Amino acid sequence: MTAAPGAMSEPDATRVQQEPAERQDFLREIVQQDLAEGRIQQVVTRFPPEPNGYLHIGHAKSICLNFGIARQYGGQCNLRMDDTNPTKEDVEYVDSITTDVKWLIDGWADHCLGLKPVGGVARVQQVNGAEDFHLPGVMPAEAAVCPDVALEPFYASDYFEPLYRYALQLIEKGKAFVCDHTPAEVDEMRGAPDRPGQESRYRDRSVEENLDLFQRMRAGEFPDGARTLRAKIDMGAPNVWLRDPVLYRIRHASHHHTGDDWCIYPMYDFAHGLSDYIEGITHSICTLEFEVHRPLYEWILEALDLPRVHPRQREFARLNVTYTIMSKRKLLRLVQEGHVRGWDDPRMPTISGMRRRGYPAEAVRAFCDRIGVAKRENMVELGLLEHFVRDDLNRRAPRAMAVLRPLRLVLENYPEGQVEEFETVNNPEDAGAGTRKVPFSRVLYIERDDFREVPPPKYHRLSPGVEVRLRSAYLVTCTDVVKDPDTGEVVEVRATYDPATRGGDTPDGRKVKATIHWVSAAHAVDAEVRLYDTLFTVENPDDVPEGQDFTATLNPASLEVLRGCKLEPSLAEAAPGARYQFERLGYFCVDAEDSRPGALVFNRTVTLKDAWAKIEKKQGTAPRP
RNA sequence: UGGGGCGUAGCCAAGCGGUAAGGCAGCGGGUUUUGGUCCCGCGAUGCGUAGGUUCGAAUCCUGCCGCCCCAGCCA
Repeated sequence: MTAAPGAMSEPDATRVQQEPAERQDFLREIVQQDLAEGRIQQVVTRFPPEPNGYLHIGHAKSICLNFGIARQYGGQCNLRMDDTNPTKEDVEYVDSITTDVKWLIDGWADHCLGLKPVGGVARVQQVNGAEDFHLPGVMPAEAAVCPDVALEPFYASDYFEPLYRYALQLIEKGKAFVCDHTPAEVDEMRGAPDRPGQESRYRDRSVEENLDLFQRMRAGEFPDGARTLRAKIDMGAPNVWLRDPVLYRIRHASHHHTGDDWCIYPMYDFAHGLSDYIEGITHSICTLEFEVHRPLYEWILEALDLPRVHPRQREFARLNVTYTIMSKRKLLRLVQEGHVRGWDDPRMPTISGMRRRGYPAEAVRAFCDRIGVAKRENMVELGLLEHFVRDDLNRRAPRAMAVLRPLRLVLENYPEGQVEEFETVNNPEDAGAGTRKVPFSRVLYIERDDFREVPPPKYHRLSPGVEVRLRSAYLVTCTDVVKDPDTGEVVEVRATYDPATRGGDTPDGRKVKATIHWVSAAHAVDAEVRLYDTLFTVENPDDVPEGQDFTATLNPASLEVLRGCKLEPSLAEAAPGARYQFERLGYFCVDAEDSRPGALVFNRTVTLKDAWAKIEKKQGTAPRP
């Protein structure tokens, strides 16, 4: 059928429709539905790490999810320290967590997504004769338009008093009791998944006695472990988390945030849901292993008869990445046992490690967005993360020439003492990046990999008799090699240049198969360059033979330090953290910790894709180790 | 063998009863003063499996198989 010219105009409106920045997933569906049905007016999420370690790429997924949903639906996301266990936590961790979260979402959120608790501490209110607590005016639209507010995390430990009062209410309702059984006894009496537990003989204490005992627990009258506060639910429940779970334990320990104010501390299940409630969280998103806790989460909120909208807990599958581990405990071991130089070692999957290595926050976010959110167990290939790092850096990183493993190249027909400057483009992907000048002279350094005395098949680079282009400079032809008389190693390559090819153009239109990078020996600046490989040699370091642990698969060659690398002179004043593409090699950034003026250290962020390496591997012609 | 989840390509992941999106990886080709980038092309007659319902099933039902999580006074 023939379409009339004017009849095609109606799709225009749909054509301009923008695809949403975030892709759809089952959690966003739930949020949308709650919004649509009016169950909530504004979405409030939270990212609740325990400050007992550094954040890693798995947390990044959760941060992107929680902050991403808040951003997408015009809501709020709170960074909350889930700090209810004083013996494991430290301010070092709250500081690093805060820094890392800010770094990850910086420039993404055009406002202060719920990082600041505007109202301060929780406030009390009378509702139906009982006390209720919430954070007044947490976020606020004002904060959203005020980019200057200090970004401060929330703390579950700021709610210890309200939490304590809720516990009292639970006791008054006859839904919690003080139990004197020892940890071993409680263990014994819990039963097993397929066998019901046994009720505590303290289960039927009077409300008065429970109140008295619990208050005395708080007053510090009992030693650690002597008593606990337990929920009175059902020792026969098939879900073991419903078998009268412990709500409070005694710990005479200083807390990083509350000091010595408390000697009883709430357990996760009690503190978490109520902290969510206090903050007005609408969607409490966590990982799959908490799915079995959900009935308890809901039981607590319902048992207390809380008047405001209850938060909803929903679960998603945690991220796993090949060649790495995600457990904080194991990462801690890597640090403590000295397998890495610290939490921010560029080989670590931590956010601080990735930052130091040069991964842009935008790339990490793009990765988190791409992997999606679902409930099935997954193991994402490291290559995907690297893809987004390259994709981002390719567009943004200025190019530079750097020779990592220098080999002298002497141009026999180039006048001794002569220096030329060539103008070269800073970033072919970004016309606005401008150009710079690179000095050229008779003695240069080229990459050892770019010369082979006997070239294998398909080798396009320099070898005797072959002509290649020196990027932005001249075409040169190899005439000879100089070898170390003892070892036979090639220590210098001799060549001639064609003066007619100035700038790299060929007036006669002839082609060369390779363009290689170079640095003028007399002008080069020296640097240390650190090359990184995966920390582990196997895709799943957790999946290791019986009797061994994950350290068995540590990669002994995960770090290679190169000294005496030769960089083009423009790099002399590279700023800490600055990222470059060293042409034909990869992306590198100035190490922000170890670089000093006059002593540059670069980290290799990621290599460029290397088609030649692939060919060579297939051919089996790769050189020495 | 109790309870809770999950099975779509090598790795992620859409799909929500109307005839298998997309990305990464891989392979082939083109452009190229980075063996980079960019561009073009190629992959499931099939959705763990066996039945059933239906005009029609990855989507609904049933059985089976497989994998993950839960018995901390950790989170």
